[in-house]
Amino acid sequence: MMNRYPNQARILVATDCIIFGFDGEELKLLLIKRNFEPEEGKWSLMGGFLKEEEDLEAGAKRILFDLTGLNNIYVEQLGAFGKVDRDPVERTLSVAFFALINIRDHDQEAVRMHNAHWISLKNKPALIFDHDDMVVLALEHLRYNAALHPIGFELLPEAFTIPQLQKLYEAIYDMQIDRRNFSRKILSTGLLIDTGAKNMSAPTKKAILYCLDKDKYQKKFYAFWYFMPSQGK
Amino acid sequence: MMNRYPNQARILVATDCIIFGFDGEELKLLLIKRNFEPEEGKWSLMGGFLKEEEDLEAGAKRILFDLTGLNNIYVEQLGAFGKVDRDPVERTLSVAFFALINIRDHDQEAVRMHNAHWISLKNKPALIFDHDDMVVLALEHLRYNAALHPIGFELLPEAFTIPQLQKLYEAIYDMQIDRRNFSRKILSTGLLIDTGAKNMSAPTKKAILYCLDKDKYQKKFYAFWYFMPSQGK
DNA sequence: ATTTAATTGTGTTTTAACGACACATTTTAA
DNA sequence: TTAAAATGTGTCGTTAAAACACAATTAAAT
Repeated sequence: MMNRYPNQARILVATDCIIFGFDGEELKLLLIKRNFEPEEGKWSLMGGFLKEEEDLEAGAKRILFDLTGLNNIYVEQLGAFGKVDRDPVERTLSVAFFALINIRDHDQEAVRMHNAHWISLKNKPALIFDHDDMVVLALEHLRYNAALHPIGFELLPEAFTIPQLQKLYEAIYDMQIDRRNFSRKILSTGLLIDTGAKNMSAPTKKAILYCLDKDKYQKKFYAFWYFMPSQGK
Repeated sequence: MMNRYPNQARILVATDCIIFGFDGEELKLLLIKRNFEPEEGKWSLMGGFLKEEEDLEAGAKRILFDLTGLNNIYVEQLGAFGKVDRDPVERTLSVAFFALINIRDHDQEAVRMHNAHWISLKNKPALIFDHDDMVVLALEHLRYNAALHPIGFELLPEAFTIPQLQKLYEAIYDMQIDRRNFSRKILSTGLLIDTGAKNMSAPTKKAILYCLDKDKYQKKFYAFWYFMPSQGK
């Protein structure tokens, strides 16, 4: 290549993905039990090196597709982790990406091939390198954003009930929310469309299935929401 | 170095800094009129390459110190910009950092040496590479965060009046805020300490000078604020 | 000395949202 | 038929927000 910048350091760049899922009760993480070096036998996030001619976000999506078989995942960049010694083998700058998927959607075979497992956040093992820091940051990001934007829907199936949505928010914030106030607040946004169907798999009264109004969703994405109880200033 | 990862691409890593300042009336950016290659003569953000043995954040602070002579600047990482062709000379991944400084604090000589200038956001020229995207993201970040956290204070002197703070918020959000409601809202947070002094440089009624209660500031940093009018859902 | 204009500090009122709680409805299983 | 569990809708008191009025301070103009 011509015209290079002389005398500057060139370093490895990787991406690591913090993948959240929701099974109806608990918030889960997709983690890898490493059967390869370095740090074989330990738990880590799914990651990989960025290729020579690959855009950063494309790299993250390649890694996500590789693991889950999914193409249209909700992905956001979390940020770069750049401590000199974060990888003991060789200096590697890692850009962390945050992904939300409906836990029933992914390719179970691909997940098995990578020796990956869905682990409840509450049982999360220690991870290699600075991956624990990445998870902490990702959870903060999820809580912060889910309070203001409707990103939580990414973790649910296409059609969902209000009680399901409430359970998701209760899992994200690890708190109890009043059923009736939550319902009123959510419906007042006008972002939910009544599909007419009901959740027939429930043992008692069947809740109404809603889907998200994608148009309004787009328009309101940058409008502030206030889902969470104020918790007192 | 031992145990390297074989056959992986190593690329240049840079940091670019989006530096905001406030002169009492307008929100400004510290930009460089480049008198060096590449893109000599054009405008850009202040940036530089990350060194071999330098942590990412340390690199950003080195560059900020180099330009402003300041050590204790408010800095946050914005994120990585990693398009393959974002730098036409050679592939460079850049991590953007967001900085807020009191516009009267910096070392004017150092700024002159780098051929840097404070430019009002409304008169911002086109910048090189993807620096315009970085500025757009930084402004979003500022607006998003200033609505919830007291980061705006970083742009003001130690002691400031409520009308000055209001002008800052009006500049950040490019909107009018009701003077009386703003004052009540700010004071009700309990984060402002009356210094006893007044702003004697004002032509008419001298406003009370406040300073920030650093202890409460730290404790409340993660509590949500609602400074901005709701703008209607 | 008095008035005027500009700016700042404090108070009031109306409206809307929130949180806490009551009650009725739906569905399966006892 | 009744009981138990979950869902849908409504009410009420409290709090916070937005809109607006008025008084106080200061320097310059008269």
